[in-house]
Amino acid sequence: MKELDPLLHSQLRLAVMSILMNVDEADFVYLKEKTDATSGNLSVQIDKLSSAGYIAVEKGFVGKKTRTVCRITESGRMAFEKYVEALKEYLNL
Amino acid sequence: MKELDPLLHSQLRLAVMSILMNVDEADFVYLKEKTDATSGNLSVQIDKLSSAGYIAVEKGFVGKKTRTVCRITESGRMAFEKYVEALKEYLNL
DNA sequence: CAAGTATGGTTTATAAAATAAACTGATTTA
DNA sequence: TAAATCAGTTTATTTTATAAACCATACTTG
Repeated sequence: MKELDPLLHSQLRLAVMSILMNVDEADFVYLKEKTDATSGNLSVQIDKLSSAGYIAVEKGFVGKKTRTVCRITESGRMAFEKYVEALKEYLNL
Repeated sequence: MKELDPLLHSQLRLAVMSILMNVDEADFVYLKEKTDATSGNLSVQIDKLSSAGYIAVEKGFVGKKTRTVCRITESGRMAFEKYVEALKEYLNL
């Protein structure tokens, strides 16, 4: 049986990746709202995805407020596709 | 975003359930071989699925050897289907 | 037949994750 | 200007998963 990439096999990280697969870019606040996660949890999981090179994180400003924007990377996109393929085997899709 | 049943969202438990969805019954040795898990890990995860009522476990003998047979329950089957539906949302299937 | 090996597990300990709680620093707002 | 809010981060706690050690019975072989 295929391995399920443990970095993606986590509810919150998968949700974040799923959103980023469809949206070009998304900021922290949007991701938090969509996933209904706590800030702390989201912050940690974004870090992990970023460290793995699955997403690119840009910290900037909008006016005077900080804004953390995330985008999926090519490597992240590939990992996601691969994960989906592996999962299909488990779900019989 | 839908919740992913944490009992199913675990690589090994999902693998076990996936097998049991297609096979009427399977014993410990078969599950271990198919999933390539260690005995300890498999034993623990089978217990959890059993405690949750997702599978029924029967411990018996074949000749003089012990044999642990697992079957999926109706409730387990439903939980699995529900999990698949929720996941589809994440994977855009 | 005693000693070692295999089988079919369970129990306990350790490592890794997820989550929650507490905190920071800047910014509004009353 | 004190209090509340926003956008996060850091640290601590809890939960999970995994691995290691163990147990009982059966079988094998010198």
